Amino acid sequence: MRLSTKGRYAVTAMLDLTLQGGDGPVTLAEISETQGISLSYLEQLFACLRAKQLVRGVRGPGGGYYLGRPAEEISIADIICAVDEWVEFTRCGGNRDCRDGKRCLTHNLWDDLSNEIFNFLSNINLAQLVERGGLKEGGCIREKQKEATLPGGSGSQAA
Amino acid sequence: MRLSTKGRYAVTAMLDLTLQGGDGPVTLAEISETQGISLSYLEQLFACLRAKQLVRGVRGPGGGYYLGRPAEEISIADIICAVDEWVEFTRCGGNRDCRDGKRCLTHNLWDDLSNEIFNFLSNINLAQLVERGGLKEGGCIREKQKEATLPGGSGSQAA
DNA sequence: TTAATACCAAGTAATGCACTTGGTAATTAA
DNA sequence: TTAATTACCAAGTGCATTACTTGGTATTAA
Repeated sequence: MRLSTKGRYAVTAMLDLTLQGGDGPVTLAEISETQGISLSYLEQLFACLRAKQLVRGVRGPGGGYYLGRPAEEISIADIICAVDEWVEFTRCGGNRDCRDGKRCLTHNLWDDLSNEIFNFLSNINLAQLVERGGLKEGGCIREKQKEATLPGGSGSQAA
Repeated sequence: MRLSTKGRYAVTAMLDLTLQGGDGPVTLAEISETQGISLSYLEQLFACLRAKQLVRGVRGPGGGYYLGRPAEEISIADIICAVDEWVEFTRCGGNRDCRDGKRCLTHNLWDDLSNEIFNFLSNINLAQLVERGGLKEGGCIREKQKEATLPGGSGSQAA
């Protein structure tokens, strides 16, 4: 299982979609503005999500995206797997003869860790995620904040 | 906590060092050949490991590397943190006002997952890793396999 | 003195991420 | 019918990181 910022963007966008999706479809333009993710990048992410039927797109004015199925039935692992695709932690691509016929030294370790992470993320769905932080009353959602504070974005956010 | 191939290289190399380190120091050249990792890249990784005192280098002919402390006292998390350095899973670099004064939507999720992974990797040390797979009798170790099968390496291991 | 090793710094090719640009297709509202 | 709005699509760009290369210097055993 791979964990990158890409997967995190996708989860954030899906969470936004869950929160706003009560009345009608949500446009990518809205998600882009609220979450500070570029529109075209969202399009790419949603192309992956759509391929896995995690979202459903509606074209034309008044269109946008719906969740592909109830929020209770979409796990975080589903989302991450859709955009990041499953990448083994092992170097050998999953086959057993990675190092000259022998399993590579740390194969089992990464296997176990991968399962650990997958289980953790499989047991959390979008509905639970909404519950957990009391996000709904948070002003975080759909406040049309201006992007003035995100010039180029990124920047150095190490520490 | 960041999980990249870099960290996996480091763990693999440290595991090799643990297995071979019984009698005298182990040279990077040996690890390079056995594990199929370039010598100079190993040097860079070991510079990080040395800085965190996870290994101890001995110069000159007959030199090489020792573990910096007993294998029981070196966790996988120690190794990965040494080379990958700790990177928050959250987008905001750890501060609480990531999105206009509010914590970003999925902050808690990544926080929890990060802890989950860290705990998992903290509870496994090199000695346990050696035990677990019966690696010692495996022919995997120090067989002087030729690198003919690893031309450019990498390749596409998605799927 | 030589060879083997660690140690060091700079540069390079490949990759993936986040984004940009410039479209086409479908649908609604005028 | 037309225009606007949205999803949908493909190619390319800048950047950071990865994994590696090159070309050294420092230390020490033989």
